[in-house]
Amino acid sequence: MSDRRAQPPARIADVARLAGVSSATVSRALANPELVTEATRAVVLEAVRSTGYRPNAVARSLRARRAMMALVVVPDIANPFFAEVLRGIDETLSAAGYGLIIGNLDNHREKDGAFVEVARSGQVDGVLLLCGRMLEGRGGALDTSGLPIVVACEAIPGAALPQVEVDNRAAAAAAVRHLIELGHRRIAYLSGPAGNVLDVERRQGYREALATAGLGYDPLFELAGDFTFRTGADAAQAILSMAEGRRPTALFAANDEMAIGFLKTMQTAGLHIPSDFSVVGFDAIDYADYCTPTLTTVRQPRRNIGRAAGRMLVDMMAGGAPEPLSLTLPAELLPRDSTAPAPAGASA
Amino acid sequence: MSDRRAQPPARIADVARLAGVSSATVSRALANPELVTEATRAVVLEAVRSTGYRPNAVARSLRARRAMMALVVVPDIANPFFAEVLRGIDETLSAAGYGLIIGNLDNHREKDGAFVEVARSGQVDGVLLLCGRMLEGRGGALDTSGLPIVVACEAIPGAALPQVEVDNRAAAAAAVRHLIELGHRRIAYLSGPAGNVLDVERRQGYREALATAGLGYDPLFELAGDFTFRTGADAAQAILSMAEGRRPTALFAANDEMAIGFLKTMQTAGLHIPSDFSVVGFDAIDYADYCTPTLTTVRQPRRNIGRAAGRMLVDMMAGGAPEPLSLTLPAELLPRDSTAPAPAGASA
DNA sequence: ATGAAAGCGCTAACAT
DNA sequence: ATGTTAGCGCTTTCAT
Repeated sequence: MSDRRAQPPARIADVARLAGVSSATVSRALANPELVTEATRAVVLEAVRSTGYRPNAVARSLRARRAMMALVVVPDIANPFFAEVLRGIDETLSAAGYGLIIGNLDNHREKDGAFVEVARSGQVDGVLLLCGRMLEGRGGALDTSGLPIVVACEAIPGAALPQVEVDNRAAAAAAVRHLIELGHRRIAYLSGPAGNVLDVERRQGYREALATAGLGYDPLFELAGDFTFRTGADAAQAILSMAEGRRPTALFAANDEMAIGFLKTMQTAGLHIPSDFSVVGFDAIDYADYCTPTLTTVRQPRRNIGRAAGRMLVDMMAGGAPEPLSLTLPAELLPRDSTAPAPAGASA
Repeated sequence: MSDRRAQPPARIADVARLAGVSSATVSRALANPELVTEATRAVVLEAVRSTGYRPNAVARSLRARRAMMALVVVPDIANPFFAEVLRGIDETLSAAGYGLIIGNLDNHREKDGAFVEVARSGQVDGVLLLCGRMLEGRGGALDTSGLPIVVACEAIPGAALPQVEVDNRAAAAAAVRHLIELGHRRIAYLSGPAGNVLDVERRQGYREALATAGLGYDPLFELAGDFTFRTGADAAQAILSMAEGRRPTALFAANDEMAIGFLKTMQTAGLHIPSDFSVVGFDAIDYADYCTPTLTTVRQPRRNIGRAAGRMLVDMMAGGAPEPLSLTLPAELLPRDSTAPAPAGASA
């Protein structure tokens, strides 16, 4: 319990006066200890302690023309998927001495402007975009020249920027192949929101796997979702309303949340998962391992995505090229209890 | 697609020169339009547009001695509970022109230091603490004089700071009373991590409700958890290992995640929820409404907690007293399908 | 209504 | 090894 009343914080000049040195020496003693003698360093540190001096980060940034801060833009902070990616980013960035500003779009495009502003106003030295698109401010899109920018998790098609992601198409194809190998012939796809890059890629993987297996592609089997639990439930209703002999026997959902909504609704309708119907999700959210049955899904190396993207941004903020220039990491199919051989009656 | 090559960003002097006015006039035209003539204002704005000038926020902060930024410290950003609180905070703060730095403790005390540093270095004008304790940096705890600080979600006992929270004790008591009214007499409590303020309060509510109903308090019925799914599962094993006649017939868990882990494990062991055993959680996370059966739980007005805390901080950052000085909001019991009358055989 | 000038707190040349 | 000096880019008196 300090008894000091709100006295104005000490500035570098106060420390200098107390230590009997110049403010430049204080600055050096703190930032480049090897440039001052052991003795003066000790005097300065003592003066720092007794004044409670903390360097003013704003003044430092202005002078040094570096904020030692990065901005990370996430589409929705409530999505726990990003928490783990953020950990990886934070690990790398704080090791390099950078702080982190997390910008939450909250799935609203209108918030773009605020973050473009932060990016352009000199408050950060670099930007990580996890939102699958360029930020559009009032004064146009975020300028990609000048400020280091790295894209991760969701690619931005056409952007000439370093990107870190998984091969969503290949992973989706592997998920669908898993169902095909279990004997399923009528496999549905539950999509993400229209235009979303993850949906585009996962849908491609789905179609590709069907084509490779020589299975016909039925547009009725591509159901529209938006990554939420509710649209998963809706999709189940849609499938239940199909004539029994023409129904799919398995579903690949573009994310876990929809897969779980789907699964619950099918169970409520009296179907048994996986013996009557198989379900595969995408993302391996924690909950996919808690539900009954546990959900077969695809796991991305989230922490490593974050680490790699962070490292690349640090490289760029240091003035170099990112190492590597771009990166695609593998995703892993996690076979669990929501998938099983197709029911016997299901004809090809 | 801009063709301008990385030319240095325009500064206020560039705009002034182009507009044929002084930099002071540019500053005024932008920040206090009523101080300049319509005509000069138009000239200035045109010059701003053609140069692409964006004010440097760092220089502005240094000069104005206000960063127009607040720091929000959350214990764990992966916990979706905080996402909704953050929305409320963001709403209020951005309406007042403040930006937000989200500091994620990631449940690690070692990260305190970094945020104390941010708070003390002039980068922010105020701090919101959602982590239930004071931050402890290398130079001691975060100084509560000088910098506006508001506590929300998790109270900090003994801190003379404005706080916004729900009455956890009352809500926990209501949850347990609900079980008592359903005829349960042997009710277990599954705790949070030792020392956690939420656990302390919810445990008190549990004991209080038992005492009020004249039910004996059995220390064996207070199980140790840590808010994770796994300890929920462990608690189920512990209860299953008790002699059948002495087992509790219901459990109140200090959060939903544990309640769900508990519930799943009980089901796996062949018990039917709620006819064999009733479960109540706390927090009303999304998933509590997706699981089978849906979980009876307690909902906090998360968004409003955030809004209120944000408003109080804005008041303080504007130099005034927070309005109100402190606030306790009501939490609401959500009876769903995981609670039912006690099994017939259960004696008092 | 506008301009000139000072200075926010710090660091990096340059000098010694 | 240390001090002196000149800004970083902006806002805000104080003049006019």
